[in-house]
Amino acid sequence: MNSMPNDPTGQPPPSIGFLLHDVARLLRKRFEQHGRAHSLGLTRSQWQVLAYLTHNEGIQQGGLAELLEVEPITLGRIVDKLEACGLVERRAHATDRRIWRLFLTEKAAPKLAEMRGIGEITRAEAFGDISDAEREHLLALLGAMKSNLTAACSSTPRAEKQTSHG
Amino acid sequence: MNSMPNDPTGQPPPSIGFLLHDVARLLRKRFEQHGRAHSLGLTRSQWQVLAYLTHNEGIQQGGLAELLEVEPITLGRIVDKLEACGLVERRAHATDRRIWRLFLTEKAAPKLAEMRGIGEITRAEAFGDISDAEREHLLALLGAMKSNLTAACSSTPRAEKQTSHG
DNA sequence: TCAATATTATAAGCATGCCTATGAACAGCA
DNA sequence: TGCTGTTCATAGGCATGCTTATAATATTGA
Repeated sequence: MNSMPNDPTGQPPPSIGFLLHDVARLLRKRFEQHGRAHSLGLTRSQWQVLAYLTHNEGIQQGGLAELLEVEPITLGRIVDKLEACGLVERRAHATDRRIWRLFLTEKAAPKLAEMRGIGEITRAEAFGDISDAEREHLLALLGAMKSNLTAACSSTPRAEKQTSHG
Repeated sequence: MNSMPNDPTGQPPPSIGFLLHDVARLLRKRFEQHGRAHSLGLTRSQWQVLAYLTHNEGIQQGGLAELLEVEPITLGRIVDKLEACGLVERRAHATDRRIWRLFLTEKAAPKLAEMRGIGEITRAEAFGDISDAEREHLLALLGAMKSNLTAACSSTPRAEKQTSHG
């Protein structure tokens, strides 16, 4: 159990955390390789923001950050760039001057279409010959993990040490 | 198919890429929350480098970067910090003066033990009541995807546009 | 009305990760 | 020996993501 047949390096099997992280990073890397080849000029995260905005136009930044489950400042800086590219527009709220409401511009639609295409290519590369049923299974498992983690992240971490057996 | 029962926001189902990325990010965030609670002072990536080093002491930076599948400069900067913390030592190669060989110091062992404990706690939170069989299945699927992506990333991306149906 | 508190967005600082470029050292060949 | 190309590590610059702190605005309460 300490050496993996698909791992010629003699490494022990990676934990799920390392493996997930690696797969996510490689997916992003590959998506952005395709993006450069298409002269897309947008990153995976910028795409995600645009994609969520298509279904939530007029949302305020804090609300979108909550949907995306990132910190507001993280989203704010992505919106800065998308606004500079002319793909997103910040409009003042009618009565609350703290709030910026977010809207897609006309230029966003073709970019979104192109990104969807690149996303499909990248997913196809990542899945290879993994069956549809397994893809669905994977989605379900990841969805459950995301729920678990979202709940965990908003609870206080256990401070007592207990490294003996977990 | 356009609204998910587990998603009260009315979002369409997220693609595997977004979902994977979210789960990885939340895992990292939760791991580092635990790390802070334990005054660990190390990040997930620093842990990964230490963990790989336990099985590969004396490896050179480029080789370790290849194992980790990150760019050499990315690893180099992490090693800078680990060396500053006194957890890793760079030693000159016997004959090739370009090369730094990497070794763990004595201080690394207790840190590694602590990180393994935190990793177990974090994994337990992420998995929740997902069964052992499903965890194994997930590992296998992710392993296959990682192989696919590693191969894809080193091949030239398709430059022709084809966003009509993928 | 005015002070104290909330909320919203942003700033500062750090870590990881990439791509591209550079500098040092090695290897091969004339 | 000296030239050329390759390899190894690192620098610069950028994007995401976090935590913590701050500024502007709203809201609540005395």
